[in-house]
Amino acid sequence: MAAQDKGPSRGPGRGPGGKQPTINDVAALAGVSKKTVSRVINRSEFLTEKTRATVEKAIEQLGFVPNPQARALAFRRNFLIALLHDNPNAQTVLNFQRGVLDAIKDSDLALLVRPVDRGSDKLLDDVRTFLEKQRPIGAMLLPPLSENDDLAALCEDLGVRYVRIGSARMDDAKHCISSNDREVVAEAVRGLVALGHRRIGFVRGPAGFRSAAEREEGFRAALAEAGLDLPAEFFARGNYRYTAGIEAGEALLSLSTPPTAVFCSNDEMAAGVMSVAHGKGIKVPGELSIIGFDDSPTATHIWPALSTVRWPIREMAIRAAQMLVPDFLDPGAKAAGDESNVLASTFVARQSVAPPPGR
Amino acid sequence: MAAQDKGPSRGPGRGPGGKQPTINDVAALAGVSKKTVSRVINRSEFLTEKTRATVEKAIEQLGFVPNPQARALAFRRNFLIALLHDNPNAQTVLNFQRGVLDAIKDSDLALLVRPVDRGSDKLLDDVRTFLEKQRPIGAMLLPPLSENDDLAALCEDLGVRYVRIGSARMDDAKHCISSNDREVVAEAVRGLVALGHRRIGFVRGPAGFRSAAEREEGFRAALAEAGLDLPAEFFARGNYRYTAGIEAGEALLSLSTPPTAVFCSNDEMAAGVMSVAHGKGIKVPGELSIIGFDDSPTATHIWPALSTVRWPIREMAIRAAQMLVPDFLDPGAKAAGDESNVLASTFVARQSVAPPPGR
DNA sequence: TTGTAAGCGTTATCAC
DNA sequence: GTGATAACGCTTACAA
Repeated sequence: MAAQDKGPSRGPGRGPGGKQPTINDVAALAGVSKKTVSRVINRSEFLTEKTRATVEKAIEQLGFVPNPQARALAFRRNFLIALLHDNPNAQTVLNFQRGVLDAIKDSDLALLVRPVDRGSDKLLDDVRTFLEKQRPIGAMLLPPLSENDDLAALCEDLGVRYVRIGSARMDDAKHCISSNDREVVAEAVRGLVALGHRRIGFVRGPAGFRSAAEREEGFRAALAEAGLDLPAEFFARGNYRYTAGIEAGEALLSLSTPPTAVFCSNDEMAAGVMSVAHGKGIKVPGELSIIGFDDSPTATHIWPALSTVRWPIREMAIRAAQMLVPDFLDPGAKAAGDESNVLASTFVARQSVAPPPGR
Repeated sequence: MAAQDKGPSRGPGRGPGGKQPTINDVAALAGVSKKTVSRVINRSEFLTEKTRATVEKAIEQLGFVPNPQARALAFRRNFLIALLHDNPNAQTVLNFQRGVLDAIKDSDLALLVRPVDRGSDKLLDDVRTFLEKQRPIGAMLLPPLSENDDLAALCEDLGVRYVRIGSARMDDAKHCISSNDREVVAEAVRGLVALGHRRIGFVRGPAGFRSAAEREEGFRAALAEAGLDLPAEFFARGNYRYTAGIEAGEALLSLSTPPTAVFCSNDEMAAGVMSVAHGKGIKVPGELSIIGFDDSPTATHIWPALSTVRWPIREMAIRAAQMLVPDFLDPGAKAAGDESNVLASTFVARQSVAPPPGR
């Protein structure tokens, strides 16, 4: 077996000595200068079809792949996309990663992940250092990190392109991908009203979160439409955690006239409310309807399966990549560039919603 | 000219012209050669305390940070750690990312994430291309990807250090971090037996997964210890998905004499079994005890909360980083280097386990 | 122990 | 259109 040699020496196109061929090898073989090869690599317009073809043939023949480290040094820019997040929800982050990877898989880009601590007072310094060191082509900001304007300004300042992902538009269109949380929540609540629910509880997200505000506004808008005026006790504050759902559920379901339905600002809290209902022997959905938001794995794993709202995460990730680095992606991908940057979330009906008792 | 600058021109230690200071600036200021500065950066042993101090002062004064791109080119190696995974479980992947980041946060390393498709026949080529291009310092392989010996061989071949994370040792100690799945499962089942359970069902993981095999062996070992001999119908095959749990639950709970407890090889399947129980009006844990594995978010979100097994993911991640790149981490971190590379999983008792009916 | 010269593999400048 | 030549910022020989 020829496999005796050490290191990567197989596969087509290793240059002499078992090393990767360099731009020099290509230039020599094609009988042109390295700059010309460079032009071919970088798709310069000023090239004869003939030379381009010659060079491309040599590249092909040698199996030449430009060295990203050298390019990074010369370009003063790394062929990376940075994903900055504050771990909002594991599934969301991972789905997003997948989407981005799908979008860039045929390019030379790679994905650099950076979890940060939103609360830290060194946040900006951390991110600055990170971006200055890694010099990515662009950065993606996931919610709720994306709501931080200073972070966006920092990217701008450092010359790093960026896209913010969120529940509503919060920047120039070219820097923002958002969903229509408000509208889809209103739609879900309208459904509840149509089923006959009149006493509907709401579990808010944490203060200061754009997503929380948007969802609440959607909820209130639907109530107003229906001419419903609910007591303040029907509005519970949460922090997107399961335990907050437990607390909210305890409060809501201990009321003398409890709600017949509860809209929760995310699935985790909805799971908490559902647990409380089970504990109290309240039938879901017969006696209590519950709706969540996120369509997390939890939504399908709990019983009964939770009706919820699905963010088009992967689509958002793909669009974000297209917006961020169109020139690095396939022409096909680029073509999608002029679509809207507001992507629609959808209501997912499952088993946790039914008409109120007595209807 | 200084006013004209675009981009980062503030902060301490920008060199002349608003640019980042380079090794040359440091050398000039310290009155030494760039090589000496380089030695300081790379912690060479052959240096006078005095020169080192001088250089370090200059570095400090200038706020000099070595350019990673240039280092990568010269070193022929990028200061990155690659995380290769096949999306086993979002929470697991993310927790692992966090652990790695924690371990490397004070170093110059960054984390490159690469989800791959385990089933693809281009897997090896994909990974090879990825590693050849990115040239990371090292790679981490998450299960079940870590079970692929070819992948490990590829890393070896490419001179990329690697660590495999898994349910049992599957390589040299220096390349492997594992948990003790078999033992902890046996322990959990012993607990069931101690409570009085005699008819215990088992939901397997998918064929070909090391984790699935380990867990099953632990289960069988505990049965043997207790002198229990269960019918074949008590063993259901699953694929780690919720729907497989549903199917297994349907099968197990429709038996003429159904089990009084079920051990599921992961939480998702346990959630499926639990849903079936709820649907059939079987009380959990009163009439049926259920145990899962993973301690995923689902385990706490379902009702009743699931007793399960917790992998020490973050610890594994940290250990993996320490094993992979000790020379890049703090001396403190290095010190931990000679500990065991088998980390203990723990059984987490929650509300889904109780004595069987009639005890 | 420290310095000099020659890369590492690419792109930018500016002639031709 | 194309090609010398000098960056890019750092490291590895090899001297001194």
